[in-house]
Amino acid sequence: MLSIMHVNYNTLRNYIFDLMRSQKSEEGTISPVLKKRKNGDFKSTSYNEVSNNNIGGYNSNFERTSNEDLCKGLLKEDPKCMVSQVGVYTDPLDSSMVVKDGYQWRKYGQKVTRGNPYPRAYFRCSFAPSCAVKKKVQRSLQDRSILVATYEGEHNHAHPYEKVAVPNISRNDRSIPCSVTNKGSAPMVILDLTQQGSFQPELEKSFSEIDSPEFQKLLMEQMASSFTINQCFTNVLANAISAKIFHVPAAQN
DNA sequence: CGTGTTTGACCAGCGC
DNA sequence: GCGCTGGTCAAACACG
Repeated sequence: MLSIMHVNYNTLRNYIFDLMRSQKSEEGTISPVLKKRKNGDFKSTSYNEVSNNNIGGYNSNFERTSNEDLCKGLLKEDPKCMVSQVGVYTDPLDSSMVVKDGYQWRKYGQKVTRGNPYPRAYFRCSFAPSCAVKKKVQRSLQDRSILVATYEGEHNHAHPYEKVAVPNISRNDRSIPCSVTNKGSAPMVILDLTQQGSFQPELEKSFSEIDSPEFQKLLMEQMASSFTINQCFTNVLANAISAKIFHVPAAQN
């Protein structure tokens, strides 16, 4: 399960970076994605395709903002300083403000902000001052099980776990276990770290065996069993199938 | 002793 | 100018 989560994390990270690069390349113009949204065609956007993949039966409590709000949010982004938001499901009882993204962070402050009873923690990349990336972490007001991490800037060094050998997964793979919401100033990706455990560096060694057929087989069995064990997932799947059936013309039944 | 965290103080920006 | 707020600093502290 840790392997799956790690693979998904890397895939998702690359996906987000690609997304942000493509938005930057638009040079201030509204991207085709947003143009589509302007036309109200939410279902055809790549954001929505990802957002349909809710995590382990979880559904985000965030409401999708209007198209106009989304455009404002994206346009507010500082072109010189890439800002991204990531929501991570954690144990609501866990008071630690740790979002395990693989990088090493040094906490330099904590504040209680207006409108949110949960404190906001400020982190700097441990490679500072050579790496000026900052991170703000605050528990979501809407769903206290979500930690919202706001990243400012881009790391100018390699990811600490980038050397880990993982299978290649197409970036168009729609099985990314995440959801994307548009609440706030920028689209936010929500990952679930509660059900699959969290990434532990000490387990890094085991990833080197991930390409072996034995491991792949075990992985498939684990995935299959986790799907059948997860009652919420089977319920959602059943609902989706039945909904599909009801929309199919009678001739095909 | 080195490193990381905590937390009150301080500063800058903003609205009135 | 004043007060509020978010962000940062830095001394004190904890921990291995």
